[in-house]
Amino acid sequence: MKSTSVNSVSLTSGQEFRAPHSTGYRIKLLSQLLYRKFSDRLEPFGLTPFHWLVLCCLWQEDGIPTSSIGEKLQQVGGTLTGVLDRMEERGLVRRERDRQDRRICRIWLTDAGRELEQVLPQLVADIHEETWLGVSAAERAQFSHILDRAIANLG
Amino acid sequence: MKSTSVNSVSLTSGQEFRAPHSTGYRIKLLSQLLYRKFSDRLEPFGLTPFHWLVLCCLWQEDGIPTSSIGEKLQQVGGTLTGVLDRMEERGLVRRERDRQDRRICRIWLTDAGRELEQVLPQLVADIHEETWLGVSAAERAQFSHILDRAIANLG
DNA sequence: TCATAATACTACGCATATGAACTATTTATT
DNA sequence: AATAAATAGTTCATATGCGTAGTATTATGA
Repeated sequence: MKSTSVNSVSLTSGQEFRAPHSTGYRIKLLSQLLYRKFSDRLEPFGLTPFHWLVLCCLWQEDGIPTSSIGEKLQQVGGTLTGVLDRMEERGLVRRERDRQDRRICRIWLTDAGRELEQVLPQLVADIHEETWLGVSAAERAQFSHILDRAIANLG
Repeated sequence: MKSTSVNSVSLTSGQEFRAPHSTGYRIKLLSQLLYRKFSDRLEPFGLTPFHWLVLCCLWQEDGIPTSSIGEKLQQVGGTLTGVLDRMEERGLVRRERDRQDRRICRIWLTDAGRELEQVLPQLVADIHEETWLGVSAAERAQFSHILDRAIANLG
């Protein structure tokens, strides 16, 4: 019979936490596969996956500060600067300093950015369908619930 | 009652696929939170999350080619070169050309890389525990199963 | 044998991501 | 008002990640 010694190695060397079969690694892997799929589908529009994320925020409410986008997406500040730079160059958004508080940069959709709402949601719905093929609504709800729990545990 | 028109916009503009509340985005988010947690815990050792992944592969089987690591982790080729460069500088691994087929670079653990197996698994087990706190074994199994299905759908 | 294809890896440019340091601006404190 | 603290963004160095192109080596096929 296997020893129940206090030797920590014998207790923690189990393969279940180790890449590439650990749950943690497979979450990273699915995230990466989704990133590749999004990249493929968005590339013809000259867009990146992150552009989709920012556009979602702005379609919901236009003219919000950079920091609000960062909070919604739980992204670290520095990451957004570069993304918004490229989105501005791409003609999707416009930066404007707030009149009352000049520290704040408000992000506004351009016409081009607004018009993408007629196209991208369908494209993303297709990816969603492909991803969850063969997974019942009940299973998706269960998955979503556990996902939230893990995010809450780490956030 | 809501229209069942063939207008694709009315069918796909639902907020359920949109960041930051979509399942897809929350998977990315959990992946990112795990990355941050791993970074924090590994930083004192001068290691990155990717180092852990490569070490897992080499602890299982030492001296495997770069391409085998890429296959195990399902990573694109180019990504590994830089990671292995830094792991070599950090003194964790050693590169050696295969004698029979000089195209192949075999990756070998150094003593330092081997010794980390006495430390890191416990650290990772702690993160695992923290992540899945309050999630039953049955729920974890359910989650893992659906995760595999999604990976299979996209891979 | 000799050209061609396939394979393994590397090099490069670009786009996330992170944390730390920095600037500008506003608010709070005395 | 003068100083200090807080806030919003940007900049920087570093580390993934991706796709494309390039190099070296080996395998294939006429």
